[in-house]
Amino acid sequence: MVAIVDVAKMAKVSTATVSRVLTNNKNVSPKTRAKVLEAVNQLEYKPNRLASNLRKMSSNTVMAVVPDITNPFFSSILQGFKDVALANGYHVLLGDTGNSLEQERNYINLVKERVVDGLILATARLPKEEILAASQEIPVVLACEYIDGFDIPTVSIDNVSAAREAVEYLIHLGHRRIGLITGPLSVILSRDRVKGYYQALNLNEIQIEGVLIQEGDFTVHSGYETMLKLLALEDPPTAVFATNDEMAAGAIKAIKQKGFEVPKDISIIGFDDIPLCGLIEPELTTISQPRYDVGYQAMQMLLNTIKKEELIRKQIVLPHRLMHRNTCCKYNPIG
Amino acid sequence: MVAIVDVAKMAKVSTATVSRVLTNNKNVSPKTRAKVLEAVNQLEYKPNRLASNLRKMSSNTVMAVVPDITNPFFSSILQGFKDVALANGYHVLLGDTGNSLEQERNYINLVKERVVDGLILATARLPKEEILAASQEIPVVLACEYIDGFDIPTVSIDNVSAAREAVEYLIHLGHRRIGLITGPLSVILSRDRVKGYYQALNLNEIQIEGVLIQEGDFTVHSGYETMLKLLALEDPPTAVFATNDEMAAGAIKAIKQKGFEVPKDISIIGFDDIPLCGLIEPELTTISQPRYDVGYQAMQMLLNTIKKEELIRKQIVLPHRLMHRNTCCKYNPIG
DNA sequence: CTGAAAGCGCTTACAG
DNA sequence: CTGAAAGCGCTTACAG
Repeated sequence: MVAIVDVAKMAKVSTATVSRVLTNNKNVSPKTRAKVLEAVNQLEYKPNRLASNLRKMSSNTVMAVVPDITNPFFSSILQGFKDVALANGYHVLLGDTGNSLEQERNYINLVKERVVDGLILATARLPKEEILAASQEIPVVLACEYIDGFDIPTVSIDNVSAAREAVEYLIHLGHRRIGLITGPLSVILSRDRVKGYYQALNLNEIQIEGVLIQEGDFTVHSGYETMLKLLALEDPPTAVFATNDEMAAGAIKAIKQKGFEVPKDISIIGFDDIPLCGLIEPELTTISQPRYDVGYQAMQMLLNTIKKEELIRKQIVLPHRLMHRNTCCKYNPIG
Repeated sequence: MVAIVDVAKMAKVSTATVSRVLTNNKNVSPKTRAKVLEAVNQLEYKPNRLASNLRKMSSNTVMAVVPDITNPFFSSILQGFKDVALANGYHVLLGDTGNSLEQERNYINLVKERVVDGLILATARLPKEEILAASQEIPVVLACEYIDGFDIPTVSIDNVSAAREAVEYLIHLGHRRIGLITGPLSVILSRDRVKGYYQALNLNEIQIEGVLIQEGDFTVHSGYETMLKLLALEDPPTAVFATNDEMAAGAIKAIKQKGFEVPKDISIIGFDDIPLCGLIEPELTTISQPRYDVGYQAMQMLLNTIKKEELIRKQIVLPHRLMHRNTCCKYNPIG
């Protein structure tokens, strides 16, 4: 292994000077710089990051914690993370928690060992206190999630409004019995979407019925199962809002299997706008959320915080959009 | 920041002893160990990985290079990587190349800076020489891909046989005009699947027709576009083998849009068996490949190589399986 | 079983 | 603009 001393010797300068050239420190004469670069090329010298990391007390690495990278929603966010990190010379460690609290905790604890300079949480199910504690040790940014009452930088959409919009759309189509298939209520973003559902019904003076509200876990299968339950009701809903696209796809499967048609018999609206939406039949009407941008801006914020730059805004809310496709239609009382 | 010297002082031992306790070195008396552990707890000491990395000349990190994590096929492989790495105390750096050769090269060059201890390539489009060069500096394992004529450890399925099987299945259903929608021919695994297609036709004495072979790029859209081309032929195929599921989904979309039915008019078979297969209509018949296992075993191999353990087998071929669903049926000459 | 000491390969205040 | 020197916080041969 060729080290910085070898370069220094060959170029007949000190290691300090070699280091200055390589870190683009301005205080080097063009002549010396050329000599050093020549030696670097000759020896094919690559600085040892392990050493510079220790010296700078920084790993040049951030960790992205997601609940499941197999989920296209999160893999897009990750891509946003990655592009920004790469452009800034940072690496990203993959922190897939597999929806496990324990693993989430393990990842967060890495901050104490200095294996990462910062943390992006696209899942934050641990108690507030633990996350807050981490954020006091190193920069933390939340993506999609947020924590009530704390000042941790956050990038997300307005889940309450987005959900309300989805449900009001169904109401405007004439539906009054509207089912809700929600994600795990342990996740704040699920609770927000339920809130939006409540708001829409209240605004339109529709009675809220507990039996129309089913909790899934964001998987296709849970959408399928909960939809079967809704269909088994004496008076089933004529429209259903599923708080992510996978559950919506599962719901559609259940509806078809029971011999009903979407949207003729039951309208469905999803959430996220993953690529799947355009591939199932009928194509899924949904709320589109700027996944990649959420990741992109969250990483931007994190790197700014790491570089100790003042953040202009600590909370960023990105726009969502209703994507009209083919799973919603007017309520038809004849049915 | 509390460092190892603080612990040493409190426990009234040397830093060497503290280090021995924390690295589970056997040569410490139970009494000393207890004293040290007590101090560690008291001070909430966490070792600084940056320092131990430098000392051990190891980052405890491996890099996983994939062409696109947004692709469910690769995100599953990544999950296999991650589970094994985590279980062995390693971290995994995300290396998404976005299908770019340049980015692939950038990631591979990280080995020279010691930011990672090993490399798993789930995409290897660079010239053999560059990959071989990397593998001479640190452990490299190929997942899915392989490199002809070199002895780099590899985990994959037998793509030639799998493709041959897919096409022979269509032939046994009576099809003789069989289209092929292949992935980029710059990728060895695409070429292997084409080889399997050739073998199946040759074995059954069916003439190979260039016009039935279309090159896509593994995206839904390319499947859609190439299928339109096949449909525009004077004598279109009665069955099509798409070398991944996304392209198959795109092909089905094109077929339906042109007013034909799958499988009545045209049979389709895909490759990979991603979750999408069960969600489109009709459900996609495909070749299932053990994605997670490929990742799992590849990481196992990599870590063994890093630990300098002798590998029993350097090339692992995992089984594939034909998944019967609803997109293939008997050739119907009247149809 | 334990400690004193060297050293991993950088970077950065400090002095000139 | 450049160099000598210290030091980041560990781990590990070496000696006892």
